[in-house]
This record gives sequence, C-alpha cells and structure tokens, in this order.
Amino acid sequence: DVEVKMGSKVCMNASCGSTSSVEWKKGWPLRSGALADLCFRCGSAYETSRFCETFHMEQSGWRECYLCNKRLHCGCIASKLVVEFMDYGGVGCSTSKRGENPGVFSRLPMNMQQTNGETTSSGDDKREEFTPHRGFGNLMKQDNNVTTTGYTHESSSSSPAQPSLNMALATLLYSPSFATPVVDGNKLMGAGGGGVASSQSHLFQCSASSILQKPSKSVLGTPPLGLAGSVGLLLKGVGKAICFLGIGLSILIKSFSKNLRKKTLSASDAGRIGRLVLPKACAEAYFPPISQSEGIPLKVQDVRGKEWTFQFRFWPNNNSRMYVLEGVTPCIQSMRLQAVTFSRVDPGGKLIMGARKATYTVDMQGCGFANGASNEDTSSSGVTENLTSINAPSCPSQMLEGLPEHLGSPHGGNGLKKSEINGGDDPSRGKEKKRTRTLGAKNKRLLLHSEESMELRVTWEEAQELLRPSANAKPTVVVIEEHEFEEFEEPPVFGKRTIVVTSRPSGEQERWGSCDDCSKWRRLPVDALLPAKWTCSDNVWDSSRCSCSAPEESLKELENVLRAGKEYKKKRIGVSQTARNEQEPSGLDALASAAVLGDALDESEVATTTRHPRHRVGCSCIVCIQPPSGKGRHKPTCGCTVCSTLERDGTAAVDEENKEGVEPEKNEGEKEGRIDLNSDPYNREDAEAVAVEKREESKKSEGGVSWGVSQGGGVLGETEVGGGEAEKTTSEEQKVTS
DNA sequence: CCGGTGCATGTTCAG
DNA sequence: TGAACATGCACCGGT
Repeated sequence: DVEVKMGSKVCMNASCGSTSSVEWKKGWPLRSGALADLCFRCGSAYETSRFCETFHMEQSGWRECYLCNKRLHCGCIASKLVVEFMDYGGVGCSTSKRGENPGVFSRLPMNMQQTNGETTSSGDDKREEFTPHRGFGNLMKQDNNVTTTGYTHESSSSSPAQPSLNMALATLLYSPSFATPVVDGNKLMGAGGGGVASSQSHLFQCSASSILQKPSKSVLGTPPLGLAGSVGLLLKGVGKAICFLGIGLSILIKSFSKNLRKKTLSASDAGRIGRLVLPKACAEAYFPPISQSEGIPLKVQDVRGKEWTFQFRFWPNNNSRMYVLEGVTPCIQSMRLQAVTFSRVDPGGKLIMGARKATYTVDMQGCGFANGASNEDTSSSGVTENLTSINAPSCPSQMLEGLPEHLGSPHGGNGLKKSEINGGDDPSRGKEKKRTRTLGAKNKRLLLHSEESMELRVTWEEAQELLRPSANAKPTVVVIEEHEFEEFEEPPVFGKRTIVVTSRPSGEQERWGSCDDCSKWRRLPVDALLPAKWTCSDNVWDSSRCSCSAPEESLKELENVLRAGKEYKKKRIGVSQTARNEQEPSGLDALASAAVLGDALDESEVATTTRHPRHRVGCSCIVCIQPPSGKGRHKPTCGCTVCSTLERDGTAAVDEENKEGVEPEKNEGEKEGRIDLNSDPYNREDAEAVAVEKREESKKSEGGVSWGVSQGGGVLGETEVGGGEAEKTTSEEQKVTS
C-alpha cells in the first residue's frame, strides 16, 4: 500500500498538503473507492492511530472512549469509521467495539480497524472530498442492523439512493437539548448521551453525489467557499452550508466541494410562517434522513458561530415528500439585520447590492452614522418594524448578536449624525425589542421620511459609489451561475467620492477629490482610495497641497467636465424628474424598500394585495410585497415594481444585468418615482451632474461639505462587497472624458 | 379571534 | 406526464 512516488501527489491531509514524500501511503477511503493519498508522515500517523493527536489536537470534538478511555476524535472523516456511538451514551473506539461489530471494521481498509485514525477536519472544505464513497456507505449500512440504536434508516425512501448523513458527524447537529429526537418513534440516544445521539451506522453516504454527478443549472461550480464571510449557515460537521445571502432572497445550499445550490426564498419561505421549503434533492442530499414526518431538530451554525435550531421535517406530498425547515424565521430575519450583500458582477463590474429593507436601513444607520454604535440601534426610526410584520424572532438575542461587529469602524466618525437619525438615543437591545413590537409600518415610513432622516436620502447611485471594500479585504471569488462574485469577509466602507478625469492628450487619467473642510479639489493618484472623511491634511500625495491653506490647482479641465455633465443631467432629467424627486421618497428608505421588498413606496400596489387576508391593507411585510407564485404569479415580463425590484436584487438580477444589458437611463425614465435597480449605480452622467451641483453649492456656501451626505463613513453590517477592484470600477464609472 | 399546523391544490418544469 | 414546489386553506388549540 505504499507508493514510492514523489512529486506527483498531494497529501490529502488538508493540514499537510505536502507534494513530496519519500513514501506515499494510503489513508481513508474516498468516494471514488480509492484511498486517500497521504505523505509518509501523515500516513504513518494515520496508521498508528495518531492522526488526531498529530493534526487535530486543538480541535473540538474529542471524546473519550467509554470502554478504553482512549481519546477519540469524533468529528472527522476518519474517526467516524472507527468511533462507535453507544446506545447508552458516549462513544467507543473501534478497538473496543470491534468485536461487537466485526461486520464494520473487518471491512475497513488497511489498518483502519485498529486505528483511531483521524483525518483532516481542519479544512471543512475538504471534508466532502474525503467522504467515503457510496459503496462504503452501503457497506456501513449493514452495520445498521448490528449496532442499531433505534435509528432505522428509512426503507421507503423516495430516492433509491437516498443519502444519509454520517451520523457520527451529524452528532454535532444535535444539541444536548435535543437528546431525544424522535425518529421512528425511537430515541436516538438515551438520556445522558451528552448530545451524542446517533448511530454510526448512517454514514455520510456521499449522498450528494447524485447531485454532483448530475449537475443542473442550479448546481453550480464554485470553489471551496468556506462561506467567505457570507451570511451562511453551516451544518456543523457535515461540511455543508446553507448560505443565506442578501442577494435577492436566496438561500445557497452548498457543500464545500464543488456544488452549490441556490434557492430563492419565496414569500412563503420568508414569510411569517417560518417554514422554508427545501428542494427535495438538497434535503435528501444534505440533511439527515428522516422517516417521520415530524422530522428532527437540526442544529445549524452560521458563519459567526451562532447556532440555530431548525426543525427539519417533511410533509407527505402526493406520493412524494416536501421537505421543510421550520423555525427559520428568526434566522432569516437575523440575516436581514446583518446581511446586506454586495457583490460584484462580472462582466461590468457592477456592484449588486442585495438588501432587505430592515437590513439595509439598520445597517446604514448603524454604521456610517453610528459613531460606533451598534446597528441594532434601530432607534426611533423603527426600522425593525418590518420584522414584526412577519414574525417576532423567537430569539431576539440571536438576532442582535449576529449584528455587525464593524460598527466602530474608524470610518464611521463622519457623515450623518446619529443623533439626527435616532434622536441621539442609544437604546439597548431591550429597547429595540420593545420598539420592534410597537412600531408599525406607517410609523417607520413616516419616520424615515421625516426631516430628521433627510440626510439619509442617498440615491441608489450615490450609495453604490460610496461603497468600497475595506482596505484589507481580500475577496473570495465565488461563481454563481457563471458569474463571478467577489465575496469579502470585511464589510464595505463608505468611501469618499472622487472623480477620475481623462483630460490629458495622452489619455492619462487623473483622480480628483475634494477636501471635506475647504472643498478644494486636490489631485490624487488615479488609484487613490479616500476614506469617507478626507481633508487636505490627508493629502499625502502632494506635500505642497496638504493643507487647506494651499491654493487649489487649476481646475479648468475638471470644471469643464463637470459643467458639461451638469448640462447633460439637466437635459435628461427635466423638470418632471425634479418634481418627482420632491414628492417621492428617495434615498435609503427607498433604496432599502426597493432593494428587496419591492417598491413599498408604491403604496397602492402594496395596499391592494389580497394574497394574505390576515395582512392588513398597506402591509409591507415580505410576504405581501412579493409577487405571488402559482396562480397569481406575475409573468416573467411583468414590469411591476415588485417583480422588477426582486429581479434586480437577486442573483436573477445578476443574470439579467449581464444578459440584457439594461440601459439604466431608459429604465430610470420608465419608472418614475422609484429607485430603479436597473439603473446603473455608477451612472456617470448622474454622478457628474450631481458633482457639478454639489460643487457649485459647495462653492456658494463657502466651505460647505462638497458631497453632501456622501461622506457617510463606516461600514455596512455583515456585508460582502465586491471590492477588490472597487476602486477600479469606481474610477471607470466616474470617468469623465473630456 | 388569532395563529400555528398539516395537508391539498395549482403551477411550473423537466424528462 | 409526473415530480417538485409555492402557497392556499381547513382545522385545531390557545388566548
């Protein structure tokens, strides 16, 4: 079993990854039926039961063998083959149990019968790769009858190869509080099982393989994600993730290998009922097998380590099943609070901002304007009201705990005044909870439209232009439906808007930024990235103009450009546009409303809903503002605000934007009074026209803030922003050619 | 009366 | 045509 090849293999121990070894050894069984390649060192450790001790010492999941007291690692791929979950609680190692289960261990390859070998768990993204192949799972099934703990694999599976999760790994799915999940009416474990409540017999059968092998349009290639900071949920120990992304109302169910499934949340999913219908294939591939309709509780961990418990169950449906996750509302809502997802779409580099109303508003308030305050400080604006309209979270603390940690960003000191938004209050979570219960939709909207919040009125375009990846953010490229997204661990920051001018005959570009104090324009490196608050003193690129007292450079070229832009803007927008802007809400409220929830600004559309009789007229909850599916479904070509908004917001929007090449100006013109998500957030004419206006206003006021509200520094909450090239894009979009 | 639960039904889509 | 899915809705229990 030892190969003496060098250089042609990679040690499949993710903690090692060595490509050279004097000897290559075989490790755990792979899905393909082959055995993992291990370098000599890892292979030796594996063979001698020292794998865990060698590589996983610091990881959780260690247990003690009930029989021999040997320390066992029960969370990794190798150990699951050699760890037995005792009916009466605790675990036993293979050595101790072997005699009881010869059917299992006698079939294990190599020394696995004797090893307590452990393999990688350091990289969850590798886990599935190391998953035993289906045949092995079947083999292990035989053991089911031997060491049954009462968990009987469903024989009437709707799928002949119904996958089952490795219950060894799945033990982590069950919290101690669910020590007695009902499956077939039998307890998985007796009391005192310490949460170890399963039979080893249900090996992770690589059930997803059917999906993997049969890619569909919804099974997409993606690099190992590790969730990449997205708002995700990890099925602990299973190497699967459910990723709630703010992009649209989508749920990405992805494994850590190469498959990814997206499920756009329907109104039902995100509605007050709190039930999320799972695609059957996903449910059977990624979730534990269930035989009873009442299902089992699933512990799911989000990327912040927060655990959620959902009830995974099914309903009989025709002759099949409909799998649902119950109790997802708090989680989804929590994600809403913290998850505004910004992703860059290629080609085009457009930032797609997926946001939900509550989320966005909260984030916006809580970040750039919060002076470090938590963004759960929804304050008097009642931004969490919308949650109430759906479902009060069962675990508000979770909602709150999941909020962004970046609120004290150094970028956050400028811009809108928190006190102007929330009255200077810094309510506790309890307060927020209280408000959540008491404020209604109308209150919220009224408040957001109030004068206090006027400074929040940033247009969609403006908001997009201000978003930048945080300085140290390194994107993880995720491919979703053939479009690459850059996911960032760090939330975006609000940067200062600058202008790139291509004014020289050589075509060389220049970037200009204005001082927040004196409004003088300063020439910057073309790749400069200004913080939200930037003054002459921060001008490290030009020592002669690093003070507000220094004269401004000749702006002839720039001003010509800006003037031209302004004229163009005036032509295009016209008087009606202005009037519209005066009447219609704009800015964050509109943006937030339109982003996901549909254009709630169009009250008439919302008010006429009859889809949810229990919802009152004007209800703007997520259920009511989404176009119905089924009978009342809107046509694909439906141009109503709800449909268009949802399309724009979701990954569907990504497709649309790329496929259709929507002309922003046209759409903007067509949808008066709305934040048009079709519009190009970097509409350069708009940007420049605005720039001219702002510039002139600034000049008039002698020292006013150049860009009005544009300095909102800080960050959005749990946010991803396409940003590795944000500056590039920004420069492109704001480029002005003379 | 209201909200939760479980199932039925209509629609869409893939084979 | 059947499977999958979204959601409508009847029923039931709690308030």
